[in-house]
Amino acid sequence: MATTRRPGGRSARVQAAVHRAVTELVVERGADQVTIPAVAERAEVNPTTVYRRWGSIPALLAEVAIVAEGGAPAPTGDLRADLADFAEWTLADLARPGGIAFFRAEVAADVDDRRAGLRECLKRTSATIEALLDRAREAGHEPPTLAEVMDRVVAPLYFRVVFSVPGTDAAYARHLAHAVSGKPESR
Amino acid sequence: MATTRRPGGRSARVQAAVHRAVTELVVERGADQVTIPAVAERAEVNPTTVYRRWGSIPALLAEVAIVAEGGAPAPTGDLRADLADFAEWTLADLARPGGIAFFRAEVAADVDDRRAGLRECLKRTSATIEALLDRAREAGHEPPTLAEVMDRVVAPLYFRVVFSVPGTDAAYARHLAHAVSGKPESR
DNA sequence: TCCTTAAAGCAAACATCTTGGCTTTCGCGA
DNA sequence: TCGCGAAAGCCAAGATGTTTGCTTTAAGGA
Repeated sequence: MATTRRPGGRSARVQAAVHRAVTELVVERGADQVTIPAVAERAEVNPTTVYRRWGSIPALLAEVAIVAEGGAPAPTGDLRADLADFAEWTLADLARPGGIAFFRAEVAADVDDRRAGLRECLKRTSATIEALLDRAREAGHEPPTLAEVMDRVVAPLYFRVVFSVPGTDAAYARHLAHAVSGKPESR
Repeated sequence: MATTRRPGGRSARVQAAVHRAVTELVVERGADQVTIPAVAERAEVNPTTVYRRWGSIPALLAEVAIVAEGGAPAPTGDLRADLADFAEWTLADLARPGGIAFFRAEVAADVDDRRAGLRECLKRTSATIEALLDRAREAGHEPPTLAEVMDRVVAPLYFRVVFSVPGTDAAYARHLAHAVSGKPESR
């Protein structure tokens, strides 16, 4: 989305201000309380500008969510450790202020708009996992499949965060990862 | 919510009409396009009535979602078969017209309102699974834990439906169930 | 430096949702 | 059957979000 036809000074400033405003408002009030007029006011930008550039709240949130996402930890080749780190990072990403709020907003959005945010999110996660598994293969391990990691690590974490299941912490995230990376572990 | 102080004819009629209208609109347009005025018009009821009785769209959707939910299949005691049936039913429930839409609406709702819908949903699912596991125990099996079923069957199904992961069908649901009920199965 | 024009700003019309005061209906117990 | 009162209906005011036509600003190339 940085590919605008005139990315220079003013547009960039407006975009930055709007992104910051969205993040702040999502954190403060939750994604469903964020309106375009509110964002515009916080960013000291004209509402019309936001309407014309982004069109809708879901589109705006999707863009901000993608930009805001931090990088996953680099895989070392130690499958067990890498998966555990990945799981912990995924949970941290969801649990960070506004993290799950962005997810909620994308989940709630209309079907057409949805694809942009959710598809992108899934693609990124898949790529991260694949990189991790490739790295493990290079190191001579026999890793689980992408689907297994999705089903047994990522999905439970999302599910538990969305439903606010108690006891969903870093240790549990690692536990899920360990269960899929070979020898299970009691807890 | 059926515990109103005057559940007789008119109130009941209004409630039924509103429920029907909500369901229809969710299916037709998606949950995020459903507004109280639209529901009221469809139900041929005064908007003020809906505002006063339900207050907000999330509250209304939560009530409708709970009422609309069909009953899970009765457990037979055959753990493997019961879990597979349960998984397939869960997926069917999510995939039914408007099924995931209700979930989306609840996920998106504000934190306070959310508890009502999501907590209830989780509680019901837990109870269903527990019943199934108890039945299996009676029959002499040694079933997995509630958390295991949640993490490895329910969570992946929700995740996959929300993200529209291809290949998420009844067979896959059963595959997930089988993987957790003892001997895994290739696919 | 100057010119072109993409993008931001402004203001007013517009649509829509929400709320409040009041009246009317009608379920339900006496 | 009658009367009370909970709940539904009506309408108008108010608030909020959205769109539109136009003007102004300032990147970026000539």
